[in-house]
Amino acid sequence: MVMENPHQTNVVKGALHDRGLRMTPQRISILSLFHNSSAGDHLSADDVHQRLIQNETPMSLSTVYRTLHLMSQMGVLRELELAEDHKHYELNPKSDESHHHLVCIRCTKTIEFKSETMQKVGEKVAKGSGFALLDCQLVIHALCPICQRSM
Amino acid sequence: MVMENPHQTNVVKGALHDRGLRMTPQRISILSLFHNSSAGDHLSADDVHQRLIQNETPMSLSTVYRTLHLMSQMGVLRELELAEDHKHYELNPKSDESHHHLVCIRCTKTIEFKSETMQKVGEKVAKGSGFALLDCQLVIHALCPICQRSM
DNA sequence: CGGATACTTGCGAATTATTTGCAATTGGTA
DNA sequence: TACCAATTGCAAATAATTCGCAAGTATCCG
Repeated sequence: MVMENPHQTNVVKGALHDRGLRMTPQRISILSLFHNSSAGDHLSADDVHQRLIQNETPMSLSTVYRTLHLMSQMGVLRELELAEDHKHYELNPKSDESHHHLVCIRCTKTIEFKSETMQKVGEKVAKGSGFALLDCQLVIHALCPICQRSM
Repeated sequence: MVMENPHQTNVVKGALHDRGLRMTPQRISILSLFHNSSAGDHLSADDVHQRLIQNETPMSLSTVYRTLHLMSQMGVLRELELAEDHKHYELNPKSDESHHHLVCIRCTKTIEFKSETMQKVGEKVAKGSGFALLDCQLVIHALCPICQRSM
């Protein structure tokens, strides 16, 4: 079932307006999609495109790319670089729900884990250099037990 | 000046042999290049290729890509996903020298910082799932002071 | 409410980084 | 020293992503 989460949509709309940008049906659809996807889903641009088609809200792949990029720049989405050769996106979690990734570089199996200290380190480091924090992620590259055996 | 760092080269050679692979002049050149580059250099495949040409040890770009990939899989190099649209590589630091990156997503300005706890978290998490740790990096995406102003 | 003015979209073509197939070469071992 | 599998170089192929531009549309303004 598709919900639209009007609150979050309005927050984003305000942020768009602050930059002279607009809220559009396409942007709403993409935001809804992320709000309605399950935690732990790491969607590629193509995944998003496919799901939109299934949702009966198709749009061009270019628009998907443009929107994902914009939402990442605004801190609404989080861009993940896992083991595969393309980017993945998820909602940028609030600091107290932030999680991180342990990735097998061989089979790309990915495990999420939480670490409260991480976000604090990120905030402190960013602030220390006058940067405005958008996202903070610990990525651990490793070999999973199965891939260790098959070497 | 180019040094060859025979010790590290031999360590890698042994690791290659364990996998039935070989040490070649090309692989030696790339390793030397990294040993002789300054800390904080984050080299792209193309950067490496260009420097090899200047070093009078040119090789094909494919070989550069293949070698960077192999060395990353072996834990000799570390693959960085910073703000640009291509990967960067550096020597994989020993755990006590490990560092992390604060990146401006707009102008790609990058600041390195150390955090001893990070590596420990990585080791603990990996071990907890039976994974063999290769690399552990905290990436902080943010806006630098200058880019914050120009929005 | 209607028109003007950016901002957006869709499309297809272009670009960029990276990978791959294959023939020729070569490191390391017997 | 000869052999064989690993490696290289080259050029062509892929995959992901971006871009140019004409058409569409959200918002502002009167």
